[in-house]
Amino acid sequence: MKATSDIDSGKPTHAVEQQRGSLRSHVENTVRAAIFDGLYPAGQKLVERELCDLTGASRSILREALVSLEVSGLIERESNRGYRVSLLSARQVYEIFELRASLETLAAELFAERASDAEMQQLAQLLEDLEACIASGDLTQMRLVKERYYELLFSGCRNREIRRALENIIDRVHYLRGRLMSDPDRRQKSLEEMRRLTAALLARDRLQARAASIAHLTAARDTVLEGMLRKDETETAGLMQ
Amino acid sequence: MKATSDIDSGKPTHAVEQQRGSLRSHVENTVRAAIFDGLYPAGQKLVERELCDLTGASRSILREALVSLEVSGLIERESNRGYRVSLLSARQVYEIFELRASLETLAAELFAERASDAEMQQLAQLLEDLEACIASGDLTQMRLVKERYYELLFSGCRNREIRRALENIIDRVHYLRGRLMSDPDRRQKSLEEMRRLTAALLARDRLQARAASIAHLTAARDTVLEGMLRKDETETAGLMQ
DNA sequence: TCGATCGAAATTGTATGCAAAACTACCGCA
DNA sequence: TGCGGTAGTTTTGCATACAATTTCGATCGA
Repeated sequence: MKATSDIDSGKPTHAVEQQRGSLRSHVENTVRAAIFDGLYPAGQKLVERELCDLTGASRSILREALVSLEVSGLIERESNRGYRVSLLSARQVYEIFELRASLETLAAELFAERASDAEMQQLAQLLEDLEACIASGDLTQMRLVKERYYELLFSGCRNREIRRALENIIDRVHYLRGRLMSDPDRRQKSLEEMRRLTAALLARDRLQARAASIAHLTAARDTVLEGMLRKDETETAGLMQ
Repeated sequence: MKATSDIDSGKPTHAVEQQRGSLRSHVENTVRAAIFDGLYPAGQKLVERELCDLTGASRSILREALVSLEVSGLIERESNRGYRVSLLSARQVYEIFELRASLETLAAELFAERASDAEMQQLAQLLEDLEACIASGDLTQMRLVKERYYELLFSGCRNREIRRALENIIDRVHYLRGRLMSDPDRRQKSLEEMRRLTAALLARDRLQARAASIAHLTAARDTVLEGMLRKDETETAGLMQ
């Protein structure tokens, strides 16, 4: 069941495991979680001392963690003015999805060619699990299964660099997903797309897998962008630039 | 001529500009340069105090810079044991090229569709410059022009995230290029491949551009891997794992 | 000679301190 | 009222100091 244990190259996906790189990764995860939970919305200034209180760490450690988050693009730094949560314009979201599509599609193509039969079987199982989650409406579980599905994809494609590269944008992807992907109607369509992707992967059909992956991410992108535009209209001013 | 000025999202490509993010990016660049220059070969332990002397910075700043280099994969950290320059196995190099091919090819495809006529013209000019460099044998200049060529590609594709993602592996790519791409015979072939790529881009032919980009990077990959194997044979032991 | 053990030196991990820059609020003045 | 300047506070940038861990070497015993 623990198919993900060997691809753990660095920071944990979310706030799993308090202690690993000991303090720094803990601090990093805490700050990341705070941003995801909406404690610090996009554009918000991040005061170091405040984050020290939040995480319990001293400023040296905190600042190292912030550097890491900065590289992944979740926060931005301005000279002598500290950090703030990155603002994501619709344009940037579009670009992120374009990149993500390229990387995930590559992973899918490679998975189709390189995954072991056991991994294929696991993939099929995870799709079943996903169907069950959506049928029962357990969103938390669904999210978890989905994450496992992608973990499997990234380990089965036999290229750790892809996952590493995605790691650097995955924060912002998750951020978006958490805030905007609550569309109920979207879930059914998404499931259908993942069925097609899975079928192509199981058949080891690289071209079909490519097509299915692109279709899936294009649809996801459009949903997110649509959500952003709706939100922009709703809100008084455009905090989003 | 300064086509790159607006895509500058973070650390400078190399050791350009001493002062920007003020100290940290300077320290980061100095350490990076030291690694590129072979002062710290692959696998070498990085002692913090030593790097402080090298860069003139204090440990706090240095450590922040190291975090940044760690995220980009150039160095690795082991708990309570500090940093060392990452070892690159042939397998990892293969994976890096696979990823790089995907990203650069995406950039090329998008460039073909989105670049302005002015950018097309600049691209043609840079190819000419490159031909001149190779004809005259000025390798330093050649490298610079090549970098400009890719900068243009990344800005013309209208997707900054691609460049950002590449930034995180580009260090290791440059590292490889510096150490192994000195094959004289390779330069001619490389030029020929870039001619084809440029022609496809100028024609705004996305499919051809894709094909040319993939061909270029596949050839580069094979050259590098070949070089690595030769080196492995030559050297007594395999420092490369 | 080899291995184990112990202790000092070196190195990393973490916390704190100081100086400079940026922000805030208040005041005087046109 | 509105504007500019200025003092004080906050916050960041950078450096140093202390604690914990690892590394290395010497000593001792089999």
